[in-house]
Amino acid sequence: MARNITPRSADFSEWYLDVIKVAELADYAPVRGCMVIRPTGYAVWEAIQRYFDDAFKETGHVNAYFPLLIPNSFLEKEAEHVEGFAPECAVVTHAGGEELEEPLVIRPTSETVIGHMYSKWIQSWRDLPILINQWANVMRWEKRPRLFLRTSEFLWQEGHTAHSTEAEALEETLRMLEVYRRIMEDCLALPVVEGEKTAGERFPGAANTYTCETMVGDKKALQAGTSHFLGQNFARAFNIQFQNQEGNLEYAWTTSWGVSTRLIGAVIMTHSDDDGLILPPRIAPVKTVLLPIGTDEAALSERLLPKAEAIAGDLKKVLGGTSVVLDRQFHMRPADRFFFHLQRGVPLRLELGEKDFAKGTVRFVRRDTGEKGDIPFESVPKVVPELLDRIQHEMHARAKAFRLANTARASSWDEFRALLEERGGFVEAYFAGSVEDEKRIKEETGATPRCFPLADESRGRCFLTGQDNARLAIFAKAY
RNA sequence: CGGGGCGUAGCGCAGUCUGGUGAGCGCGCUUGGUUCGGGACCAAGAGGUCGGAGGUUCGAAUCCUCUCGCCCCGACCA
Repeated sequence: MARNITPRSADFSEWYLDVIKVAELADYAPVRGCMVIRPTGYAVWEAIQRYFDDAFKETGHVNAYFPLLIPNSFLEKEAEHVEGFAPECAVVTHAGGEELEEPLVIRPTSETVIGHMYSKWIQSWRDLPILINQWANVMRWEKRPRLFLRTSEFLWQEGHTAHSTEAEALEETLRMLEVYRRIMEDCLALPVVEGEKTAGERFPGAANTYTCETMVGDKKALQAGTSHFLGQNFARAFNIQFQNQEGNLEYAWTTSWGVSTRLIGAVIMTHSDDDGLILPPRIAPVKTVLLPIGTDEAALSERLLPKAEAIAGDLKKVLGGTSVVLDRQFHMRPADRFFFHLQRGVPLRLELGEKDFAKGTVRFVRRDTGEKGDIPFESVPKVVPELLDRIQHEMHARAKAFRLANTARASSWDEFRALLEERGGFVEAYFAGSVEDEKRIKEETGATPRCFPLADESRGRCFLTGQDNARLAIFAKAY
């Protein structure tokens, strides 16, 4: 058992921060709410980025970069947008030793600048669609920062597209939501619920917001990514018009969608344990570590190390060069070396001691379950990738089982309230309430509607208003 | 931003109420030795302007004022 980590059951928040510290994922920066993403954390982000970036390109998107600073007036062009974001904007008022004529906002999101540029680039229906993504940092001065989940500055990806028809824009919104779901499930092992946000939870300025909601280890909900159908709201605000095939001027239909470094927080909170970080193999910078173990220096240098090098070499061919590490920390005792990699979340550990060498096997130990076994030398390049796949799938399956076990159905207010108080987790209920109802529910239970799951199209009587033909919603306390 | 807690070595803490002779303890770190397949042991060391600024006092980690930061609970949110 780890002695430098608060047990998860004792204090989930402390545990979460301890895991980040011990695994060296991030550290606090000198500026409030800001974090330094350390090399290990950044490597995880790069792995995540790669999957998303490839998928964006496969779906026809291209990357570009828009500026960090946005004229204050841009934000004000969309009424709901400014209302939603103005309170959390950092604003530059001075530059070059002088006060600026117009304050510049550090982007909290880029719909406005991009809208401005799109209005210049789009004239004809032939210019559409525009499918651009950018990888960037944004800044939102949140009241209560928390490493990875909510920092003042964070890294993300924001896709911004413009289309000539409503149907096409809607299709794009849902296509990217599905891309998100697929990568979150397949690569981050995060089982998510795709759903539509309620009016009260919508992105400021959006016509409709879709989300991938996940449940983390303390049964709270976390919005892992969102995809917004912006209708013509931003097109009107920024005058994004095009001439259609009939020669008439029309406003474009736009979308935006994003995932952020919050995903790293979601992975930590979903999969890790009291010993530290557990990473799904597909996003683990180091997928497997090979440890020659021995005290006899001759045995080490003549047999164990050369064999370990050979095995590591074979594995690198299968898994990729940087994801296999040969541990040479011989100044440390074996147990310390085990913990070193354990706490950093390396999915699979391979040990090669004299006993193993004599048998012609390596000993494997799974990070997620602690399961051990022996692999004959010659099968290592075949078995290790299989094991990593199994770990990947079982991590996902466990997280999904956890969510299902902590999801319940409520048909009345009393039941709803009791479930949230006594069990926590997700509570499903038919809901047809207003934004005011959402607020009241939050005040009385702490829970918010997370989404209307797309997969469930059933209708029923609203648990709150009694209205018929209400959609099924998921409620939970959320990060 | 409101309520509560807390800042003393890299980490965790004692000391603060009741100011007073060396600023201590555990873990970690360095060096040497014995150990070595799930967090060893012995010995010798290094490491602090007690979060910061100002004040009271002969004297401040300790008392007062201001300030910064962290954690928890709310409101705001990717």
